[in-house]
Amino acid sequence: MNKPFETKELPKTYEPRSSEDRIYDWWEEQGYFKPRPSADGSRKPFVISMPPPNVTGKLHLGHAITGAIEDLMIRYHRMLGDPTLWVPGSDHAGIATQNVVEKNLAAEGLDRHDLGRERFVERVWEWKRQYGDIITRQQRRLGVSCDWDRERFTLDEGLSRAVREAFVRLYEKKLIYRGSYLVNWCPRCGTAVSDLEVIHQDESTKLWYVRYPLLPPGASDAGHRAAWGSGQWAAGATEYIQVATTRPETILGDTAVAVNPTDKRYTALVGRRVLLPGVGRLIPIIADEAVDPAFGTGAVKVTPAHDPTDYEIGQRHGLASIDVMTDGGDMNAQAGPYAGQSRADCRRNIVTDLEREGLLVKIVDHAHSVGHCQRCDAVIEPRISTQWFVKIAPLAEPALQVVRDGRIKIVPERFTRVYYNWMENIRDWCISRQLWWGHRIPVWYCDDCGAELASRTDLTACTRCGSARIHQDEDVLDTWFSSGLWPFSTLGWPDDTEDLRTYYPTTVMETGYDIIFFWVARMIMQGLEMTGQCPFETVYLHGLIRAEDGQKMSKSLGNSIDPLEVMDEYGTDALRFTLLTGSTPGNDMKLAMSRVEANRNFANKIWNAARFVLGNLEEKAAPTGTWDPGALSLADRWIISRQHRLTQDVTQLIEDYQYGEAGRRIYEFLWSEYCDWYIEISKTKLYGEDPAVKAVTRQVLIYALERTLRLLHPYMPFLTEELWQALPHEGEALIIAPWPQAGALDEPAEEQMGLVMELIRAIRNARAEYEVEPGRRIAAVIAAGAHRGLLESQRAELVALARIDEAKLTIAETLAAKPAKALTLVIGGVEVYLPLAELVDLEQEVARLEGELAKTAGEIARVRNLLGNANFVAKAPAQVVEREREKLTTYAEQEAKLRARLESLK
RNA sequence: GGGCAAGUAGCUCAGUUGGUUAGAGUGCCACGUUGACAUCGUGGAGGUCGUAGGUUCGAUCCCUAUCUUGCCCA
Repeated sequence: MNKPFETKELPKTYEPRSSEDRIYDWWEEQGYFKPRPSADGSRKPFVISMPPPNVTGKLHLGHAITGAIEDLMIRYHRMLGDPTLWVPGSDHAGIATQNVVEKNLAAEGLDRHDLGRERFVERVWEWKRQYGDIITRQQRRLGVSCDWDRERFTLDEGLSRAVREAFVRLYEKKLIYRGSYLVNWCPRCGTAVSDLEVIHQDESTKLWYVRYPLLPPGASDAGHRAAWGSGQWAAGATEYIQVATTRPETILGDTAVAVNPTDKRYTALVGRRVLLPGVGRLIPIIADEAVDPAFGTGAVKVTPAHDPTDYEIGQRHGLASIDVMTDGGDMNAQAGPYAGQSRADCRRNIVTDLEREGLLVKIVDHAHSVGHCQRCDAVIEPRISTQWFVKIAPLAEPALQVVRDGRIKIVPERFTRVYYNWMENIRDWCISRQLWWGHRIPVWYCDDCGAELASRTDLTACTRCGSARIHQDEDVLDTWFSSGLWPFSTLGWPDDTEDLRTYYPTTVMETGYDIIFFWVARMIMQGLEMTGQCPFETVYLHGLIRAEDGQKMSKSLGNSIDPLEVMDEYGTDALRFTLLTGSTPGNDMKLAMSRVEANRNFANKIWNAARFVLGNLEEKAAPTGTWDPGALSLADRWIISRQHRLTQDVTQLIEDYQYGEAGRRIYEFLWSEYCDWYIEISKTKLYGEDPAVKAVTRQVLIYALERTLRLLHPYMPFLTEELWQALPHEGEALIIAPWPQAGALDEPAEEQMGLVMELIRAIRNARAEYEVEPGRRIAAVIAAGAHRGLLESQRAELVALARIDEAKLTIAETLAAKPAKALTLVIGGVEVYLPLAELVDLEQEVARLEGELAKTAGEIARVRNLLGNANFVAKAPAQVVEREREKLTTYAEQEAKLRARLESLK
């Protein structure tokens, strides 16, 4: 394929839409996204596994910032010459995807049970085939330079094999077990979820104070009682124990009342039995340290089947666990009179009945934390259930170790402690889900001998007794179980593939800090366990993008920004640059559209700078990038040195993960230094007559621009490639051009140019202040002192940029006679007189100069004070003291000149 | 209850070993069709760097306390 870059003149403004797709397709077809071995084979590969977006997904700003940062890293390393691999893919997202398809079914009046498991799963695959690549297509718009030929999906055959391998290995090491424990149950999704998938929200609810009748001492049973709800159920009771609860419906599952052993109020009651309202069960009063005497009445009901703390109390005291609910969150047969009611109805009804029976003491307002399902927001019910778990402690320990000893580095560093804190308090991981979409648990049960068999391959007969009457576990695995294998499963593990040998371990794991536990921690644990190696060297965590008002973006709030629309309006590069420069690592960012617009303007500015350069090139002679150093002007030397300094700084900043700061430096350089100063100065030469000067100016223009485009490429890949192709260049594509090496700095040139710029700014300022018509060329008389030679060499620049009348520009070392009716500017040791006779009001000028003098005197006082402080001189670094001394000299000189001028005017 | 982050110009944010007169974008004001760009140029106004202490020759930066906001964990 030929290069899709046309040689015709560039349009007046940058049009992202006409470049982006064309360039992206070309890059991809040329194979630039694939890893290239370094020339001498010595460079270590740079590898990133892209966080796989959900197949249900549409591109949002989270993907955009992920793509932008990772693409920056990848492009930078590609230009450094590292073999660079970025592996993309997507995630089957168990619950989320199943929910979407179920919703579709519901629209047809069906649920998944109507179809049956096989047909339902086929239906999800169908849906996946139809919509599953929307997001990866959208990701291309971002310009992500990943290797699409290595794209993976977590349910691919290979990755499914990886999941089975991982499961069976853990099972065989007894690190995966099945059992009946208290789990987080989502009644809406009909599945258990892990601790991480529960979102706790503080809610204001009620605290119900209820009294349970005590069985008289010595009584052996509850005796005959009136029906529950008759108002006579508690008749005859004389003693009670009062408890407080936030969930009255769980009373039905109580198997004890507990008090703190140190609580004197209840000491006498411990060991007695109470009659449980509603179901009439006799339950003991027990003492347990977990009870907070200060909460409620100091006595708590214990429901081991529906509360984590109660579960533990139950374990300690051998209490029964009575589950009173169904999978759908309704009350089951254990709930006695409330069987069949919903949780909410039951709560209402039991409260009414308690009141009727005289057992409801009071209701008070109460704020407490309620768990909600991450996926569907339903209230999570803690519930006893038989599930599969990963025994996590043996995996967490090595995962802590590799971060502690620096084998994995987390950026920004503060997240290291967050990681430790979580890992140190980690609990076993519930990995089974009562879903149909996902990796089915590779365990078979024999109906004859009762064997439980974990297997890498599908079983058709029991490996113990040979019976064909076996069935596979119905559940699927937590999606994050497969995501945890991502860095190596995508490279072919468990097979010993070429890719795995070459590109594993990967280099950087870049993702949002919100999934540090869900994903990053689990990749580290599983990576170490399965491969014996850290899956990556560095974890880089970026912040979350928020709406402009600081709120989380969400569809329901209607404040989400669609990155595709932003790219349509402002261009991909503008969005990327905004995301990359808008915040500091790990911090959240509010996306301000004004900044996207500003960066669109930046793109256009560069576009036009390049148009200027192109328009001034000779038709044939492509600049060689070399010149006779003696032929360089001050401005040439200055911009070259500034470019080299920029290269040095940007490279260092990128190495330090300071992408935002690096990007801002490039912005500053291009706009303020290259465009505002160097291009403007170059015009004085390009429009002149000296062919040698013109030639060298072109060389420098192109040199500085081309090298800076290379620095900018990881930030704004499309614009830079388009311009680079249009400019004279070596090589076939910017995307694979070498990263610039910083050349020599020229500090004298930077200092001298600094003075010239300061002079020009001062003159412009004076012109504006005195409302000199912008077009008018004015006279200037300069007493330059030691800088005479320098300023004499910069006549043309001064004339052009300060709009001075060349014929009326005098530059001398000292002036015998100073202009009378003139503005006086004193910049360090240089005096500038602007004889604007008709504009200068003597009194006003004296006042202005006195103001200047006062400012200067203030500075002098400050510096003198500083230098007069023996402590400062003794303790501050010599360089700092020296700088202050120089300042004093300059200010003193300035003060003297201002005084002299004032004297002469009075 | 424990922890983290943020609080800097009207707004959105930089400011990484403590050392120029604390910066940018945007918004605002004035002027401007100079042969790359009005998606532009020139100039300007605008901040006691949340508050109170402390360390230091010197603090936006380090320490302590405190207030406000957001987030994470329990």
